[in-house]
Amino acid sequence: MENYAGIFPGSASASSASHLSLNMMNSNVYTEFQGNKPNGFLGLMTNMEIPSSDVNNVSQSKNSAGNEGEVKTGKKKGEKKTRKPRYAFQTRSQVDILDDGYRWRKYGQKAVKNNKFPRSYYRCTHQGCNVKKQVQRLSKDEGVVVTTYEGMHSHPIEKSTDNFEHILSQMQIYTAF
DNA sequence: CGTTTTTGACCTGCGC
DNA sequence: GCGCAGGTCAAAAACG
Repeated sequence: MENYAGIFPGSASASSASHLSLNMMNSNVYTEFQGNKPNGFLGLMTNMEIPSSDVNNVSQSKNSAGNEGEVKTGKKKGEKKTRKPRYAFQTRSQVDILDDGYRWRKYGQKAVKNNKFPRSYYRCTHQGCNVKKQVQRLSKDEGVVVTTYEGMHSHPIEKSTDNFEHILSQMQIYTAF
C-alpha cells in the first residue's frame, strides 16, 4: 500500500495510481478553507495552540459542514506539559490518504461520535520523529477530509518526490493566497 | 521475512 | 465515583 507514484497528469510513470494521494492538483480536488473557526482562520496550514481550557474551541465552532468536534486534549501519560501546536488541513478529496511525502504508520482508528466515518491515527515512522497525523472525514460531506498534523518533521522527505517538490512549491503558493 | 494494518483492550481527562 | 469520549498500545494478521 505504499505506491505513491505519478499521480499527476504531468507525470509520465503513472502506475495506475489507484489510491494515490496529493491529487489536490487535480481538477476535482482542491483545498478549501471554510470559515470553520470563529477567528476565521484561512490558509493551508493553520497552527493553533491548544491550551487545556481551549480545547473545546474547535467543537464549539459548529457550522455549515457540521463538524463533529474534537473535545479534550487527552494528553495521557502526562509527560509533556507543553502542548504541541496542531496544523489542520481541510481538503476536498475522495481519498482519505493524502500523502505528503512522509512515511506514516497507522497506529489506531476510532469512530467519532458525531461522525459516521472513523478517524485514523498515523505516526511518522522516522526514528526520533514523533510527528502524528490524524485523518478524519466529515459525515455530512464525504468529499471533505480533514487532516490534522501534530508536530513538525525534522528530517527530509523519504520519497524521491519526483516533482513533488515542485508541487509542494505550488501548494505553498496557494497558501500565500 | 520485515513491515504495516487491523482490531480490541486499556488508559486518561472530563462531566455528571 | 462512574460513565463517556477520545487517544494509544499491543498482538496477530495481512501484505510486499
